[in-house]
Amino acid sequence: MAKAARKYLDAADREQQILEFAIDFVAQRGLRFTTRELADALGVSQPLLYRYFKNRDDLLQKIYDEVYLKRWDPGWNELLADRSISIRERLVLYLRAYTAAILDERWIRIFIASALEDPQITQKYLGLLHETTFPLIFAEIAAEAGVAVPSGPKADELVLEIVWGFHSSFFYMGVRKYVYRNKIPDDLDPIIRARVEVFVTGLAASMGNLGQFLPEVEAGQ
Amino acid sequence: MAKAARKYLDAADREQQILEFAIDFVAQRGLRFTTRELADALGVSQPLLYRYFKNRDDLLQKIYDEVYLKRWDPGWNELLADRSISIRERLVLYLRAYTAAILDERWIRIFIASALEDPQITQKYLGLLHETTFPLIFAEIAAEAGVAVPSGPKADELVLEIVWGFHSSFFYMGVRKYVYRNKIPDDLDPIIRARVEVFVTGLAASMGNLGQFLPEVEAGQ
DNA sequence: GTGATAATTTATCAATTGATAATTTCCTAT
DNA sequence: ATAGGAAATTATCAATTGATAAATTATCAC
Repeated sequence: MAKAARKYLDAADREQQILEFAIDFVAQRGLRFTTRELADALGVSQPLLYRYFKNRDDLLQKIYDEVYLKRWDPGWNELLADRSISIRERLVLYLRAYTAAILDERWIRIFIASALEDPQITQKYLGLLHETTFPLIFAEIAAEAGVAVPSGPKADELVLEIVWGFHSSFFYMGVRKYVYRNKIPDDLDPIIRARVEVFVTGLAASMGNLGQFLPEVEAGQ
Repeated sequence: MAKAARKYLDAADREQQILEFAIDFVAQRGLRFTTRELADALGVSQPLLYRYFKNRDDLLQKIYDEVYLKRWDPGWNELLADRSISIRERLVLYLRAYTAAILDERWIRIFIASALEDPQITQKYLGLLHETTFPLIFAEIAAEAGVAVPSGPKADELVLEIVWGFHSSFFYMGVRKYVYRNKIPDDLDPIIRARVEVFVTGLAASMGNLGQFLPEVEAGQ
């Protein structure tokens, strides 16, 4: 209560307040905002921003750091690798956690807007998925199906693309909701379950035949 | 040749030239461009833009019209409905045409950027997919598998979500390539074939079981 | 309470920006 | 070749914008 009534906040509190507010603000407005608009909306003077942030770009950088950090739970990969549970169950559990983390207006809109502006910002996050999580998902489905993972560079590529297609469909729900402003179902559980079912069933059944889609030279590997 | 040497273009030609150039320019730069930057890049004076476009927003509107119109081929839905071909083949043919049309830097980046700015701009295009193409894809897979399409509002929703997940994975390749600037395979054909195989196989095999993911009240329908 | 200090605002600048008006340059019909 | 009109540029404006400096106000230790 004491703090809420204060007009002059501690520097640390004010900085945090501005940052939090700016995240929401930028999520809604995009990168096309002026420092005055931001300050007005927050109810402080425009030069005050420059006490806490070197300049406009510095504020944006801090926004990205705040939004992207702390969103990735390293435990997810362990969960996906835990063979005491069926792969369908693991995927459902993982995707529940994943969608809960990223299906957030600020996360989705700032992710897309910043990637449009400068793809490097989102590179690190995407690398995590691409290098670790995707191969893991594919390998675990293959293991449970008792099928060998196709090997070779073109096969690796194809495998990654298949998982990309599956995995991105969940991020894309966020795009539909917070970028396109489409209505999406409130309860994601049936969708997660159904998509996992279709994907795992389809992949397990057709994994042995994927070789036919590869170029001749590698098809036999 | 004659026209290329002219300094003063016919009004219609100049307007078209500015518009084409602006599409590339905006695709790369996003909506945060100034009329001077655009004019300088094109090599004309900044006020010239105002001879052909009422104002900055008018130019943007014309860009959207030019980019979105003429991209949707009504023949695609007919193709998807043509039962003289297997549904796998139809999907492959459709997705080849679809990806060829939309996996274009200008289309993808302007689509995303404009949706972030104002979702209404992309609404009409998305409605076409959602209302017509998606139900059609699901129905045709069900027909070939000899399974009844689940019915009821929640089932309809689930069906749409399943197809959304599949279909959007192709648009999303464009996002990866032109927004995230990730490398994606040059040859999409194996990916299209593999994803179609996984999806159709998985959906045909599990369609009868989708009811289990619906809420109790409707599960029996 | 009072003064020192930190937090905030007001005042202000130079550069940028969308837009308009005045002027100049090019093209074409005759 | 030239006059008239269309096309384009130069000049300019008022508003906006990121950023800084000076002045003011709140808070806290004593």
